[in-house]
Amino acid sequence: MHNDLVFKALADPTRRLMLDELSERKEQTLYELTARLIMRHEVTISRQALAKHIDLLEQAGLVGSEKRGKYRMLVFNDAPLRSITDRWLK
Amino acid sequence: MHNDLVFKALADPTRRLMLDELSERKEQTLYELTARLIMRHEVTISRQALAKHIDLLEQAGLVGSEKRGKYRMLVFNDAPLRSITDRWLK
DNA sequence: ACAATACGCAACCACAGGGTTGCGTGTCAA
DNA sequence: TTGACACGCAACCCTGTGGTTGCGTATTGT
Repeated sequence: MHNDLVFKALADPTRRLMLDELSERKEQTLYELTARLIMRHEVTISRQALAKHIDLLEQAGLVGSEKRGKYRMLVFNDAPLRSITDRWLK
Repeated sequence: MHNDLVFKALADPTRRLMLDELSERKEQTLYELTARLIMRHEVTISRQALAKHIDLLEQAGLVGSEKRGKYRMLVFNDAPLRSITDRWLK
């Protein structure tokens, strides 16, 4: 099942918070995201930990990332989310 | 976040299979479900393991259970699933 | 040129979680 | 009444994973 990664990605509360932030802004650097999470959501975790979460979100197809100079640009993608629960709803 | 349990419940492929089976039949005993999973999906895991999964699904509100004599009746509930991804889709 | 910045990578740690085995118990049919 | 049956409970094991620290590196402004 290829959306196994999506369900796994959604299982962690920190990653869901990250998606909240990412879905509100079309484009954002990892640095910005990290700052916002700490400021607005009192997330007290290291940058490296957040980077790992982003990797998982990217593998799940929920986030696209592109290296732009010094920064890593992040783009939210809701496609894997659409109709993911349809198999149980009729 | 109270739907944390829902996301956690959906993170495991075996539990998603169980939901597949449960959503197709309104009512079912744990025994029936176990049998079906082994027959139709080649799930080779113990009864106790499946019972643990059911407990988690129940805590998430995705399954209701009622002891009826010797059997444990299971009822699927799709309510926690509805619009669970809405926060990221607009 | 140089130092601060934004990030990648790797090793390590603690614990949650999926699985098992073993045993006990209430229920029901013969 | 007795034995098979459907299930609950608990201890245990091993792996996955979320977190950390430490270090290296390309990029950038001054």
